[in-house]
Amino acid sequence: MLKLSTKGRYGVKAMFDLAQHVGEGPTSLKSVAERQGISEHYLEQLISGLRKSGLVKSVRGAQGGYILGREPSKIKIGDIIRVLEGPIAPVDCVSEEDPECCAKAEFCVTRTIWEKVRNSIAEVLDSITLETMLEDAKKLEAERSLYMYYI
Amino acid sequence: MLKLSTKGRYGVKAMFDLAQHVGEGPTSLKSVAERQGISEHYLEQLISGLRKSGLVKSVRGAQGGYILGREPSKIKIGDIIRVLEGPIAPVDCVSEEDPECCAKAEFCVTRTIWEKVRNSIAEVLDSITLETMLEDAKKLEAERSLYMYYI
DNA sequence: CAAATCCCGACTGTTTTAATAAGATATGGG
DNA sequence: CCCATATCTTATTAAAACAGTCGGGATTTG
Repeated sequence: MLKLSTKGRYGVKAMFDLAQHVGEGPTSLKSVAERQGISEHYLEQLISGLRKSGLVKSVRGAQGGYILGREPSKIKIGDIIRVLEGPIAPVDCVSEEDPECCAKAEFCVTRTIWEKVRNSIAEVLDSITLETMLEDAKKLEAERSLYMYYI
Repeated sequence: MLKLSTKGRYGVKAMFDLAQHVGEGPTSLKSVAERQGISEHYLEQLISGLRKSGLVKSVRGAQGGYILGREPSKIKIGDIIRVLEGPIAPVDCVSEEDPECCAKAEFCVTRTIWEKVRNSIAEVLDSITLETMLEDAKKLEAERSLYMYYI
């Protein structure tokens, strides 16, 4: 029902966590899982897909972990979601890739609605990058300080 | 994964079907199910919710069926989806109604993303009415005729 | 070598989905 | 008044998806 599964949610959280530690060498999944309150084993499964798609790189062995595959400004939330949840499509007949077309697709009025929904979701998710999120986090942090000051 | 279930899809199809027969007296579920290629029994369950929410009215007995609860221009696709799929919310913490807030909601960067997604979905679904769909169907029909003409 | 860490596949319990089935209730027409 | 046609309601179910858990293997640092 237009719900994101934990895959997408956890994945974005984890990627954001990695973005917050960019330039500090590899970050272990254990620490990500602890900070974000996610099962480490489950996170392993999710990150596997992210690695295969190149969104993160892994460093094996002790002191190993994960680093972002490219700069935060080059990683869109849409990239993450597509890897973890599959192509964006409220219904299969308007999938971004391989749309399983029904016979009446050309003249289906219902279909045009789902296309609009898909486009609007993709537009939002592709307009936000990990860099954007880092900036937003800074702003929220500033507001929070201000708020605390008045208490 | 941001998928609509058949409830939403079938529901919109069924409501659109009723809209196409507005003013013709009650339309039986059987005929709707046949035209739209949906299991009649399953459709019964879906329409039950639509009736309870006033989007359709029922007429029992022979020659009975369903009619729209108000004019097509007053029924938004968002209304239908909310009844059949629940409040629009890619994740629970940004539900349109009773958002189950997590403790960190105020300062959660991830959350703001899901809010934007929710708003963009709601905006699309609330901008389209059954009336809009009827107009679109007319246009598609016209195009189709034109296309057929050239063959 | 030992500890930390990534990597991989199999298994499990719960929930959701998408129906199906069976019967109760209502009503217009003959 | 009866019956075919409908709406209503509840229960059951098969299959899939979801959200992990578990056990073990491979790789690297100290």
